[in-house]
Amino acid sequence: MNYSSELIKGTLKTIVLKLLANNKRMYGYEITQTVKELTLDKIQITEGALYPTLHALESDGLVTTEIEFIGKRVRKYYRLSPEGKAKTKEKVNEFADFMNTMKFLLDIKTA
Amino acid sequence: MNYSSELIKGTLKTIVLKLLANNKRMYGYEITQTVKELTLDKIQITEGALYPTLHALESDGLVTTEIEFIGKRVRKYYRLSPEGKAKTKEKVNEFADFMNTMKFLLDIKTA
DNA sequence: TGTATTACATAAGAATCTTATGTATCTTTG
DNA sequence: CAAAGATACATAAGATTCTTATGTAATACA
Repeated sequence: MNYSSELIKGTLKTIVLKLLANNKRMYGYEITQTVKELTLDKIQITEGALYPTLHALESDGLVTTEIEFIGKRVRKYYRLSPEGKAKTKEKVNEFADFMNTMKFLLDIKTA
Repeated sequence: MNYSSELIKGTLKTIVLKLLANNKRMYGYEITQTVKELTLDKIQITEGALYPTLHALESDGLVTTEIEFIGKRVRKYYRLSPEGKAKTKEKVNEFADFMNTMKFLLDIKTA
């Protein structure tokens, strides 16, 4: 079972920021694989969604990038900037608050 | 504080279905006001989002409608169909599961 | 050697929302 | 009593964010 895609909408940026906060630096493909593993395939980030998001984070100054070559293959690492770290806390807190509101609205019992 | 709109994306249909499950029948404007009150203004459903959603629920056979006149003013009530009731459970369960996954991913402590 | 995986990227189209606009009735208040 | 605000419906243009498709290229494996 993986979630109907509409649910993930709006959470991608938050997920990426949080992963970067936990891992110092990560590259795009690594992010897709990590999310897939951590969520037991329930959340699968597509490349068409991820790369534009990463580019947006960069142009917003929330991440910095480092390009490295593995053999002849390019790899682009992303790392949180200080503003990115602040933004991550903000986003995670906002999502936590949102979850409490939704839990109440939908009358969901905590597992 | 109200949530950045991207968060609410994808949850509107679930919220509406659950409200209808709790209230037998409701009309559009009532739904916007109820959500506003229940969430202390944190979630404000706009009419431009709600009405198309309600029409979609109707054309999907998840709700039935009843039109009533309050004086000369029209009011359109929405009520869950049997399929709508089933769909509501499905959607709420999916969201609950999604919240658990996100709580884990974002390392959020339950309040 | 060809298929799968790793790794980047962009673009067209779909879905879902915001903002703006429109119509009309009813209620409250200066 | 007139104007403003609230109630109640609806649609449309535009924005955002995703999916799906496509492209390039190197590496690994069978």
